[in-house]
Amino acid sequence: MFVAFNVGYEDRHKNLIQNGQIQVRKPRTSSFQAIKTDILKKIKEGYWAPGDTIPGEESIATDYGCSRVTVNRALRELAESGYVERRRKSGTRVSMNMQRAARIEIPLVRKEIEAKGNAYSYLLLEKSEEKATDWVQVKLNLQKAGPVLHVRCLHLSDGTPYQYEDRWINLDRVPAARDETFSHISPNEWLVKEEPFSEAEHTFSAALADKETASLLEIAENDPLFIVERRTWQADITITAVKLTFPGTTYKMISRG
Amino acid sequence: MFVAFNVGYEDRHKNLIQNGQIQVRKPRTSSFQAIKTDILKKIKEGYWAPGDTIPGEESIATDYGCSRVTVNRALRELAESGYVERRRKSGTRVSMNMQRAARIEIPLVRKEIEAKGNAYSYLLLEKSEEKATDWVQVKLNLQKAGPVLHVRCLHLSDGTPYQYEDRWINLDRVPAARDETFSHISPNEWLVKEEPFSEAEHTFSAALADKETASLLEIAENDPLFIVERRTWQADITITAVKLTFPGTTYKMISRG
DNA sequence: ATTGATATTATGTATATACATAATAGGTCA
DNA sequence: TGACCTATTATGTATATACATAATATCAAT
Repeated sequence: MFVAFNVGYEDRHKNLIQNGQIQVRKPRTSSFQAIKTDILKKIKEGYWAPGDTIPGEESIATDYGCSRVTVNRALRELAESGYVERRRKSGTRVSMNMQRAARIEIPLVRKEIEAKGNAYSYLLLEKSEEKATDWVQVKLNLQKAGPVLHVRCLHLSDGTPYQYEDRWINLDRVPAARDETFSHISPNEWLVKEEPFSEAEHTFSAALADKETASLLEIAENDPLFIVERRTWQADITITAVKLTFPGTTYKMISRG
Repeated sequence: MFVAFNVGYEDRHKNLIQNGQIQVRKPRTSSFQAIKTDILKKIKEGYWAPGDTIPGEESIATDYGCSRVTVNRALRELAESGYVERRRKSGTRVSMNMQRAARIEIPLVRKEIEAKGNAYSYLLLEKSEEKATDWVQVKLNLQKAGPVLHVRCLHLSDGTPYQYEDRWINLDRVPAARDETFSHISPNEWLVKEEPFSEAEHTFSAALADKETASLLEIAENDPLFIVERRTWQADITITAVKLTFPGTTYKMISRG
């Protein structure tokens, strides 16, 4: 059997023949990646300082012996990550204000507890349909006082209270919630299945436990609480608003990068 | 003067002649964007449910009358945002676990306060060079007990304590910190200028104010506190570790999206 | 000098083409 | 049956080319 091949002109993407053997090129990290990390390294080492304009795409392309499109992708992705800012005609410059940003993953409580190897259990405290009060109406950003579902429940880790969930659901938007008992699935988990691709706004804060919350979480009155509030909507219509309360000395949210 | 133009063959990117007038094509949202939003819409509306495999690039390209490369970019970006997962040979499928993720921007305290229209002021409480104790050594992830700088200071908004900053700096890594008095610039701000492109890990938690912290922040003992801890490094060498303490009833971190 | 038209420039996007690579499917042989 | 090889396939990347667009620079007319 014969093998067809090309020799005699430079092509970085073709196999090479050396000493009569076919030498397959090692899989390189693709050039746009290489360029990206090179440039990022130069920025991090201070070779280009914040505010500096870095060379144009054409010029970098010549340096690396690649096409402008490849450099474009490298720089575009660096811009998306916030390291550089790009403007037509003026060029690419290193960001002045590298904003500190933390990406926090907020898992399902159940998974969070199970990930620690603990047993998850769930307790429904209240489920009642109400007409939205002014306060709830504002919370849910409703135009008029429509029907809402108020659900309160407790998530336990190895039998110890871990999170108290206090939620309002917009029944005009999610009428199916009426028929769900929430006795075996938490409203959080149910809604994640029902409306998987909604937008959300999170607020993090600290507070003191009042008498009721303290007894629910089995902590002392005035113990610290870590609170996450979330409003969830889709296509500008609010679906649900929830307040997740953790015993503060226990709970920590960690983000890396 | 004459105008040269091409007519008679289809080219979406060229101007068209109609009724003797030159009709300039409206600037369209570029196709990869259009495709991206179209697909995202279908996902959000549930046309494709989580777990579903969506059509291949080739097929979508045919539908839109564009090239596969364009579709590739649209899908690649959707994958980066976490909406879909892609695997060679098997194709592209809608994500099963749309993880809730919050991106929190952590501004400089000064800018945060000034953004509210309040007056920012700064008070240095302590600056001392120490040999790292075991505890600090662990905090800073140091191999051996090198020299560290301990800086404590207070950030005020309109004269009211807003944030208490308690920081250790690795002097082996940032020796210049020795010569900075930190009497007019906070260590936070100074380090942002010195080491703009470092990596960081954040921890958020709640706690109760002890006597000392309470008096510094001018709140009552056992009032709630919101605490952000940050470790910062570059090229695997820790630069600094800091604990930022806010009066908990006041401070909220909001993230949207 | 100010205004307005025009040229220039760097980035932004689209496409055809070619090759690379990971994962699967199918087939052969022991 | 299982180990191994090969073909197939969908995505991944690189390039030359062409056109689009935003922002700046330049220059002429008033």
